Amino acid sequence: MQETAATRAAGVLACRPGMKIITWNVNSIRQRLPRALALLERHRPDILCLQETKVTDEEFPLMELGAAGYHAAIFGQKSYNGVAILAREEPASVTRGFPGNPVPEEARVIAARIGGLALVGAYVVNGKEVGNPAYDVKLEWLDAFADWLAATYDPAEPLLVVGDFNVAPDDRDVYSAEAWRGKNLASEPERDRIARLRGWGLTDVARAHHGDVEGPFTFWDYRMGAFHRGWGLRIDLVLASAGVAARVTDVTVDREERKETTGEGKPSDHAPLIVTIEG
DNA sequence: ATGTCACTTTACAAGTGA
Repeated sequence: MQETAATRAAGVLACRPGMKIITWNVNSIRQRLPRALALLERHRPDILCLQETKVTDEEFPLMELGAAGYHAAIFGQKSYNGVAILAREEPASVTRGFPGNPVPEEARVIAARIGGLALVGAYVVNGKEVGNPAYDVKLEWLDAFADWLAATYDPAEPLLVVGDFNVAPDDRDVYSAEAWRGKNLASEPERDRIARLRGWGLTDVARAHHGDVEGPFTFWDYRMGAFHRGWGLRIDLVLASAGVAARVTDVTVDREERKETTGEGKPSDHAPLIVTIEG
């Protein structure tokens, strides 16, 4: 098919048929490498975006992931944060970080172009709790991130912004609206920042695909048996421009990955979010 | 709300971040 302004705007050339994209907060790629390799084998995604890799670029397991058939664009730091894009096709035009970031020393954003798609992988500042200085940094970070997206991308083109947003967009995205009302991860100022991204032209594809239901959750705290008790949150998101969102055929959470019994070693506290897009 | 996990360090326990 010949690419034209019209087809590009419609997102028609966003990706190949059956393109599968996964976003997953791994909580240490060193601890999670066997599970990450098994995940790639299980789903054979075209793209896997990782957050909280927690390693410097020198320590990132490029060899093992390369042997599994994946190119990697990485942006890491010692001990904390760290993001990566793994892809069967080599990522192009890779950028790391973004201008205006109030905490530029923290490795939280990596972007690339893959298969006609603009892809941004993000690990949003956690914020600790409302009233903590870290919470104000979180809001500043989300504002700067949205400013950068608007200055860099056009929601009329095929665009995916994915990752751990550390925000549950509305009350359906927490296991208890009452318990979470006004709390960090669910407070209105954070939700307003996510709403701004939607207003700019991005669709929250898990919400769009699942409709007016609770979840699907992607995170369960390690403590208090939260997973077993169903105490989950939906804080990992895939946000897509309209042309891409219209071609989403499937959105699932790999809850098996959150179980102790799945695969080798311990689970991350996040489960992978899997989005399939038709060509 | 905090019963865990992963990180670090003049390490073998305790603080930090989530």
